[in-house]
Amino acid sequence: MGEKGVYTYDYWRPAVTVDNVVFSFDGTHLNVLLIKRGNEPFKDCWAFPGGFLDEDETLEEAARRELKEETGLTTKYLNEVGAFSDLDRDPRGRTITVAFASVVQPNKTAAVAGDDAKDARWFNIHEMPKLAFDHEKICRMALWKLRIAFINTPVVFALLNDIFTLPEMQRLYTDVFSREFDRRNFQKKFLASGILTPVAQSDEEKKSPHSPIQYRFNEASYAHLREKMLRC
Amino acid sequence: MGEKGVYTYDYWRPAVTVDNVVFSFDGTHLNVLLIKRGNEPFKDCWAFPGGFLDEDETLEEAARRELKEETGLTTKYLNEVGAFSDLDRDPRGRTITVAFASVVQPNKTAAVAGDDAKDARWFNIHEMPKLAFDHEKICRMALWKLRIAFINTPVVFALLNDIFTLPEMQRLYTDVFSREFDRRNFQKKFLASGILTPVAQSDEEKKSPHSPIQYRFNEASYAHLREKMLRC
DNA sequence: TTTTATTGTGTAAAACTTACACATCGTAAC
DNA sequence: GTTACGATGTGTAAGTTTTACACAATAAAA
Repeated sequence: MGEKGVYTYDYWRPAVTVDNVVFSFDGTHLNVLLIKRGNEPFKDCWAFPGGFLDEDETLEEAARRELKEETGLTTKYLNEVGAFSDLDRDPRGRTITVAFASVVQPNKTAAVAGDDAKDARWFNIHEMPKLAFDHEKICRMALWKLRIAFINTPVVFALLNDIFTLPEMQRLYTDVFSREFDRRNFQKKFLASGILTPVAQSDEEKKSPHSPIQYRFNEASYAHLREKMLRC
Repeated sequence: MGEKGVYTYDYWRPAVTVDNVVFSFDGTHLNVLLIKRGNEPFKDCWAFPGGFLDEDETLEEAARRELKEETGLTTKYLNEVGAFSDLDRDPRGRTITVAFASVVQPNKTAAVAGDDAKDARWFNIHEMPKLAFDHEKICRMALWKLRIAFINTPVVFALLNDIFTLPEMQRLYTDVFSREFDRRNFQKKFLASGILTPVAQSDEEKKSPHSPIQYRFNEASYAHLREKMLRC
């Protein structure tokens, strides 16, 4: 594999790659993982981790493999963002890419740093450097789809730690939607939905009645709520 | 082009195709355009019109070209459904496809019949024959995305004629969402939104005060409404 | 010690959604 | 010709959801 001119076809074929837009939340801001490219084209530019599709894997499998190889991360949430095929998106030649968005929990983002020689960093979604290829276009689309997912799925809980507070959750929403939410209405809405279960805290843990209450995502309640929605 | 072994690459590449899921509305039901395949694999099976990506076009351009070539149709609405890459989806070898959904107005569906030798037919979305490749999977995803589009965009008016009645529109909604809507609430909702403009009808045209009123989509009002939504 | 920021909680109005009834007219059945 | 049915237009009341907004308690900062 990889020798010159091994693969011959009757008709033209594009090269096909996958790219990963990995989101995480540091307690304050929504971040995206970028790697500094070690090779041309766009050497030393920041880009999404990704690579070429192999013969024995689906696009989604390729995305997971590349993510693991380049960052050491695994994820439960992986969703297609779209296919990108502008003629000049890759100076090496005609390449189309299928982008995937994934999310990792805050306490699982550590692996990235100690991985390999490549420079990898988390960037605030609103303070991104210039990106390689058409990755800025991909980034916009990925954020757009993340918002849709926030509205229609419980993806928010895949971005939070298993145990979290409502103020944390609200900060995440604020960064994802780039707008403020009324704190009281935000809390009321989620508490009324019943999908949050308070975590029992010992008396020492709860320093005061006004320190944030810790919650856990109640999957069963969410499934129940979802059922009710579909029936209607 | 097309000679044996003309295209040689250092690395493996998949074949890349595009497929079109074309929706239209006949006044009663939501239909999808299928063509009967003339060649193997899946000879004589029904499938979505589509074909291979060419070197000088984006995926979207390829979708429009194939649609025109195979059915004579053009469309304003073309949206990506997704990329499909199961290993065994094409018995000829590894092929990935990017599916697009498009819609055409009722009075523009005639072109299909008189086009070329290939058999092409509109099928009710809920009475589809067995499809070639993984096109059933694509079909499900396309309908799902059409529903999302109905909720978030004015795509419904691209499926209706320029002039339409509310009962017509409601039948379309019923077929798209596979559920009944309360006629009174349905009408109230759209009339209150202000995006429908009644079409002036001469006295002869309006046979009675209880024949359906004809409307036209008010793009300006819709744009205005959309602005208001975004601001909030 | 005082100030500021953060958190928890509750209430009233507005907007939207849902459920439901009746009158008119054309068409088909009788 | 008459009657029954189905399709259309319109309106009202209840329920639900969303929005707007105020105050008390505590920890951290000044």
